[in-house]
Amino acid sequence: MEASRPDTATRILDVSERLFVEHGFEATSLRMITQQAEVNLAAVNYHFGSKDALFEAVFMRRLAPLIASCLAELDELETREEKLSVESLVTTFIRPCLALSKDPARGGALFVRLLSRTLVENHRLLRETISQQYSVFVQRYSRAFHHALPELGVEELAWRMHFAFSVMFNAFAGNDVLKIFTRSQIVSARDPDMIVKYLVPFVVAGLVSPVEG
Amino acid sequence: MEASRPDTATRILDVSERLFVEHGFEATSLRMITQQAEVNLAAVNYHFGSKDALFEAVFMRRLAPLIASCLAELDELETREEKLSVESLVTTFIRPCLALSKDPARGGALFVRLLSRTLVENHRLLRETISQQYSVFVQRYSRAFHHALPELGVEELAWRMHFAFSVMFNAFAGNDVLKIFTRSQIVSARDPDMIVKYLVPFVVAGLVSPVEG
DNA sequence: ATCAAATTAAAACGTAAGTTTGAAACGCTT
DNA sequence: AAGCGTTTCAAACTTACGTTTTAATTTGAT
Repeated sequence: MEASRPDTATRILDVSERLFVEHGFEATSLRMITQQAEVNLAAVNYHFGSKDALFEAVFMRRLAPLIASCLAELDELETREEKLSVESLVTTFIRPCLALSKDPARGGALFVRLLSRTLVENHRLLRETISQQYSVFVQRYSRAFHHALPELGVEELAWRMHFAFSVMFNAFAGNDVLKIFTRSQIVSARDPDMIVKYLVPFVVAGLVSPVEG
Repeated sequence: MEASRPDTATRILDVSERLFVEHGFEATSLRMITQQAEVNLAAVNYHFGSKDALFEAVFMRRLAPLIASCLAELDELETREEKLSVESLVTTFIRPCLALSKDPARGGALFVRLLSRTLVENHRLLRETISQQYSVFVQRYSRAFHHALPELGVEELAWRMHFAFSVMFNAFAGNDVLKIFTRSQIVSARDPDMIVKYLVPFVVAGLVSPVEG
């Protein structure tokens, strides 16, 4: 058996990830975190230095592998196929997201939700650190989509990618705008595979739709 | 000239709207609000009762007219046309959002951003109050889209509407996922008309795409 | 002009936040 | 077993928060 409870720093990261998603950064206190992680209050500042640094640690633990997975899928696809289909390109992004969502050991869909929270909260972390480290991500996808959709101008392509990644992110994050206005949660009954079944056709259709005269 | 500075309650609402968007509910203190609004600290509790009630006032001031505009557009369209096109349906939602975004007197695009923040922050307000008052909004659009897209099953339609409103909301809110990874802000150079030019075709294409075998 | 109500103002209250401190406990090498 | 760096712990510190209180001031009708 030996469930072997993780060490202090890891327990803090796990609990923080969940609480930051549930309540947001500001509304999550170190006392909430340390209580649920069953560690001493001072442990956060000892292991991470500050609450801000803790957030960065929580965030980076998931982001780096996710980005790496997407780029690996992209590499693999580009060596395998000569001409890339839009659907296969979309899938290189969706598959790692899906794998993450289904893996409880990596927090499941928590990180995608954290990412969307962090995005709308416009954290300093995103504006400064990440945009520098992972700009290659957008560059790679921009080039790949440009090859798959050569008839689109750069502006049109940028917008369509913007919309496509927007709907994909929010689908995995479970941000259901319509659930605001209705209690029925049909859509949000969250089987990740179900999401993909409907998500991919929608996104691909938007990406490949003919340009207007 | 007579710019006639608004009364205390209105100044509090205006400043709060901006600060809640910029920093979120928790990270916005009453002292920040009252300082920038140039009113006394106690004025918030006097006029609104509490910080929570203030948030609700800020939110409702914009939401109710926006919903009403959408439903009015929908009414007008349904009396004018017999068979509704998907594009015209999408436009009944986009046009009020666009008008709001371009009207500084109503806070411009601030409210859409506030709405998206409130959504991912999963406020009690959205779960309890609004879902009851405005469930008619979803019902009306669901029925209208069902008539425009009768070949879609209820589940497929629910998902497509979910995706469609998701991308529309986030487009107006300026939630650009890709800007996380790159400093170039081409897409987010926010001319609302530009958004619509590319947004409508994308959304319509996703909605009307043929169902898979 | 007067008086009551509505509003503004300054100050304080109690609480909870992030952080720091210094000692105790632990783990490991010698 | 002794020593030492690492980790844990309880407690306190400083600061800022939302809210309340009480008095001063303004407003509007008579």
